[in-house]
Amino acid sequence: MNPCKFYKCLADDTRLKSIMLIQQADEACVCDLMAALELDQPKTSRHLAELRKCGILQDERRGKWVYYRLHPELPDWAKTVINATAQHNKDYYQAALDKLLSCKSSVNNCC
Amino acid sequence: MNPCKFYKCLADDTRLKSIMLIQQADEACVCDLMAALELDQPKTSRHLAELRKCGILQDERRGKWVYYRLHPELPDWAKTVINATAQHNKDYYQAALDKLLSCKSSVNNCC
DNA sequence: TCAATATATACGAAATTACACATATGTTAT
DNA sequence: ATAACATATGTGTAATTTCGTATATATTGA
Repeated sequence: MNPCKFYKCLADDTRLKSIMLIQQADEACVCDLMAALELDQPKTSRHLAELRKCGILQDERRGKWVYYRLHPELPDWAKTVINATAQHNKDYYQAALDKLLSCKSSVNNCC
Repeated sequence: MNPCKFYKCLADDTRLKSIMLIQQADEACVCDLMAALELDQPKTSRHLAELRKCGILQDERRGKWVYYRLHPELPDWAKTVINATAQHNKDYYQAALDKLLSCKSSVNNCC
């Protein structure tokens, strides 16, 4: 994991917030993130694909849905960076996280 | 310090390596960094100015030279991020750091 | 098989960022 | 005041990134 490439991945609001939400929620599907971040589908999917291709996220299809989580083989320093960012910048993503969690806990399972 | 803006600053080889070198060497002047990174003067200066303007670096003129160091009021999480990156990615900047340190310890004071 | 839903990607346009080159500013010593 | 050196910045151009729209792929259930 080249550090400059890693930071290029974090250097975008959509991607950084997606990472923050996934780190806090453990996992999220594309439609959850679309709703939480109020983004259209291609934009959400494209940014998640970029994070997957560079090794930050791992995807797993379950039925119609694709769930993303932090890649388990992410180097420790990168996990440390993501953790520190999430712990000390809640203002940056709290509103979106609230939406995400209420969506996940609602009666209708997903989306 | 908005985390996305912070990561935009780190998302460039010149800037990220400059930060790594300054973190390791405590401080460095523009000409030290030019030599260590083998960059031309305007490019080096412009990237350092960007890091100064966003609050990551602090500059201090001493005679003809301008020395840069990590900004003392950088939030702790940002310092943690920079530390973790530097500690676990020595390959990324070690060659440049060797040049920087040999330059700083040479008889001719600077540049 | 077909319709509905979720996700991914192709492609050209728009926006942003990085760069090279020239020049300006600030400092020191003569 | 002038020359020499270190650093900063203005400007147009090139490269990169992001985006919107349309379309493709994958899964499920009727």
